Amino acid sequence: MQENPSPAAPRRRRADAQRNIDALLEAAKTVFAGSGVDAPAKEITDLAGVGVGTLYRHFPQRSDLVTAVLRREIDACAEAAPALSAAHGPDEALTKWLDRYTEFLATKHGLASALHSDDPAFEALRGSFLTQLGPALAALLDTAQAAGEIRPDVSAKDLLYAIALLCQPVPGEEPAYNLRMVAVLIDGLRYRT
Amino acid sequence: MQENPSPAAPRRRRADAQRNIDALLEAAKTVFAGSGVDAPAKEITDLAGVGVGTLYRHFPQRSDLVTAVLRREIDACAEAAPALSAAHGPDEALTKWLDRYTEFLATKHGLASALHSDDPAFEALRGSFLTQLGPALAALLDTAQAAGEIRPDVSAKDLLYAIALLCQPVPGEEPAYNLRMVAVLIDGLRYRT
Amino acid sequence: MQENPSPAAPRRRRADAQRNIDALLEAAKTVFAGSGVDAPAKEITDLAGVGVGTLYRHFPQRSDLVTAVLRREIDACAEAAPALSAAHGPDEALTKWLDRYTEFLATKHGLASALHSDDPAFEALRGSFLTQLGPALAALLDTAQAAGEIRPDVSAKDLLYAIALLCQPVPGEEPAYNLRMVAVLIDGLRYRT
Amino acid sequence: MQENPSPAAPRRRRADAQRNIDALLEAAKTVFAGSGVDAPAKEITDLAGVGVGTLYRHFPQRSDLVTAVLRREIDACAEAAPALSAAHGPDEALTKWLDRYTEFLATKHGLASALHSDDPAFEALRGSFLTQLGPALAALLDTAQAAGEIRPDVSAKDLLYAIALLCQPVPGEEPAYNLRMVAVLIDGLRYRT
DNA sequence: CATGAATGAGGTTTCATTCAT
DNA sequence: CATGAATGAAACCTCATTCAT
Repeated sequence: MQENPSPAAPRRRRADAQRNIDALLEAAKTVFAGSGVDAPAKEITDLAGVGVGTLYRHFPQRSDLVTAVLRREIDACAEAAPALSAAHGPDEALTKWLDRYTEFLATKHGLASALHSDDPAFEALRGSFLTQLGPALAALLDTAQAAGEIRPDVSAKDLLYAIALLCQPVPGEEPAYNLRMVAVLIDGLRYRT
Repeated sequence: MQENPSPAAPRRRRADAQRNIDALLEAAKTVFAGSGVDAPAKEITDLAGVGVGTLYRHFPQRSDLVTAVLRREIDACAEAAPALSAAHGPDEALTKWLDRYTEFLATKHGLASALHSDDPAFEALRGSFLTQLGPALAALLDTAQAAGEIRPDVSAKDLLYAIALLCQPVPGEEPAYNLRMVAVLIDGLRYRT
Repeated sequence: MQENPSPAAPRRRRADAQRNIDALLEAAKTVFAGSGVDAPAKEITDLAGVGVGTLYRHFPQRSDLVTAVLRREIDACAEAAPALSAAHGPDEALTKWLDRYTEFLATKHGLASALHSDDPAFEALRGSFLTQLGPALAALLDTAQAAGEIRPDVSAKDLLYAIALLCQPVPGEEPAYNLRMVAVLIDGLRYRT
Repeated sequence: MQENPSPAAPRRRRADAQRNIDALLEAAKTVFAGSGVDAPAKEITDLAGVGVGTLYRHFPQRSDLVTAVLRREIDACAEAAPALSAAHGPDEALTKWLDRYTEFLATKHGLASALHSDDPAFEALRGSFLTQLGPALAALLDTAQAAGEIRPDVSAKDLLYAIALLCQPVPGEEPAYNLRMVAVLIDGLRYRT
């Protein structure tokens, strides 16, 4: 078991430093939701009650902070897959997990868009998505595809990105809109010519 | 069908002014594709070979420029609908038009995202989309829905936005990816439980 | 008798040109009163219904326009002096003329301040004041001073400037305030130790 | 009488920050005197030897800087009143204080004009004047008016503004000119019909 | 002569990032 | 380690003035 250099995964560290990190993560989550992932750093540090220097110490890149904010929720989402797979048939398990994933994204206004940023700093974030969620979804998808219920020409990565796109907020539309459109997309997986 | 006050649609105007407007539209199209709709104004004016003041004279709001860049293509897209409707059956006409719309968006990297900006200045752009493309799509959609080939609980507006979302570029993926995902969404329109 | 090159004093000139000049003077008077003498040129030309080039043709310097706007009123003010002198005693004639001058300034919000601009272009304006109004006031003042009713150590120029200062608008105060303060100043002219 | 949040009145603050604030105030005083209160921000920061950001950090509004530049001198002026009142008779105390106030304004070329700006940001500055200097002058004025030496229909506010107007620099005139005119105004306070 | 389009300097303001304290 | 002051590049937008039409 190595040490993990990520700020989000504590090693031995002074208690106050950890408190600051937690406060920053909490603040970033709030601010990202309200003002998007490009919100001014000061907005986050003010809410967290720390100086900007503290932010830069722990999260030198903006993407580090975004990734850290999401990691816990990404993990939770990935870990939900096995239970669903055990409790439901292939199609239903897949559907329920995609619903879970959709909800996660739909409540993270502004974060989903970070996924599509062309800033190379967010490459790590996309990597996290694929690394953590890819296998979880792939297992469900393979099973459903093997059962013949789902078209075989769509990959886990395809779906992860497509749903992320569909979950971006549309001004004038409620999140329910995004959920509906994702449902149509999922129905498209089942369609046969 | 007389005079159009939009800078994109010349009425009586000095020739050199019109040349500048055209140069700006051309430059904006290029820059938007490369750097997104929030690209610095100077980048556009330098490419167009004009001063910044000229940009602000003709397009006081950023959204004015974006709208102007798109308008011609939006119009062309909307006008394609009747011919398709006449030449094909309901489902095929709809599908072909959505393909047309998808291609239009897919080649406008960065412009599609303007649709989802929360900046109120882009409200007009969304309005253009709905005004121009909404009726075109609605006609096709109604026919297909009446023919029982398409689920009735999805509106033209729903589709316009959803496809716009799916057409946003994903780093590491080719435009073909977006086209594939749109196809899945369209298949979802045909799915029956 | 030479030709007068000033745009305000017509020589032989095309009728439409004169119309433009008149429109500009009228517009400038209005705009200066509302937005001060530093108002954007376009505000004036729009109100006058002419192009900016026309403004610059007739009034190359901003001060040329200001001066022209004032000249007619300055002249009228100066010409009021002899009548007052004939009709009233020294002190009363002086007082009445200063009242006249004060009213003129008080209704020209923003113009008075041009008098105190350090921009050398307004030197001509100050010159106009002294040339036109100086002798008018000097005559009244001399008489009153000779009659022993007014302190002798204040010159016409002193008074012209001081009253102009006191006539500048004070935010939150009505023009009546300025008139009251000028009255106090005038009383100071009569005071004896 | 504890802590003052104004940048001009240091509480606990880093020494270098305070040095910058002082440098800015000093520079602003100089630049305001030379170029007026509307001088470009860069002129001030260059003279102070700091970046523009530093100016905006400490003085987000232009009026904040103007107010800060004046506050110390305003305070000193206000505090001079009681001593004068104790040492002199009513009329003389008033006169001497007005001389003091006049000198203060006369040496602040360009600052006095800020008092008359219609920019709402300068409302605070006018407020400072009234809050700090109003009571000081009112006390002197009341006494002198009660003693029958001064006309009763002029308020402290009236005088503060009127003198500020008279202290604006007139191109081509020395500050002595302004002092002389103020003296005439003060004499006007004593005049009886 | 009149027009108004074009220019671009000039000002403001914001904010990511560094680094002295 | 934490702080937040300082920096200054970068972007915006305005408007006086020129000059092609």
